[in-house]
Amino acid sequence: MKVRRDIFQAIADPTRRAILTLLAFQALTPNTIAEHFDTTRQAVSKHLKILSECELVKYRQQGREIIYELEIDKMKEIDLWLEQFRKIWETKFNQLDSVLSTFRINK
Amino acid sequence: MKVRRDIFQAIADPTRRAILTLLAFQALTPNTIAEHFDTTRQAVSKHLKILSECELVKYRQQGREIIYELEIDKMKEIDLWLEQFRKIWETKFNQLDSVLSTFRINK
DNA sequence: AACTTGTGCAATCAAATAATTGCATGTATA
DNA sequence: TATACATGCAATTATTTGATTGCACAAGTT
Repeated sequence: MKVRRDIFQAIADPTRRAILTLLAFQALTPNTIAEHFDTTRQAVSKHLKILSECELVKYRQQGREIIYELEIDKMKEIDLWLEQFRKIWETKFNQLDSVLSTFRINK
Repeated sequence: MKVRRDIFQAIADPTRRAILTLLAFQALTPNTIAEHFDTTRQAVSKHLKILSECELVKYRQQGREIIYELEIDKMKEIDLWLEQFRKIWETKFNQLDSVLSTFRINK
């Protein structure tokens, strides 16, 4: 839990990915989140810390509770990284597509 | 380098992400890949092993060289995971869109 | 056959990670 | 004000990770 603080590093952990999925449905408190996992509240708290350091989640105090919610914009950065590969698979798909249509023509 | 062998874990490492980007342009041998990094050939070799265990790359022997190439299909799994969040940010965008058009109507 | 080249694998080590336990703090409620 | 609840932070520990060094081996070259 030191210097990395990188989105890709953040989503590498399956628990953190599950937390993000949970928060995609609704904003929740650390305690409620922890109930969904077979681990201690403190462990979840650490995951939340990492996620908020990466700005994948944000939180607001509400009385004595803290509500965590997804910060969807940061997710787009992963999408952005994928873009370079998406180009390739779309090209491949188009190539396959033209092969298929040629096939049809020859039939 | 044990049991995990998970795509998200694989792309967590910056060197591995860079290798994937390199391979997006062309298939390369381990030695050529290593030249691009400030690290030993063996370290790169380990990264390649992890990447191929995850099926993010594949390789073929060519004489005494081994050619590694991107296995683009596996990348789509990351895209698939992002799907659940993409839905959200597209909704938000649409909401913004309707706010903007209302604004225009009222002007 | 001897040598060079390209590569993987094993052992080792430092650093990072994830989880636990215990403690501290702030906010409500009796 | 005393108590209970929600949460974060620190210290500790086991596991995992990433890198290095050295060795083995197979495929070409001389």
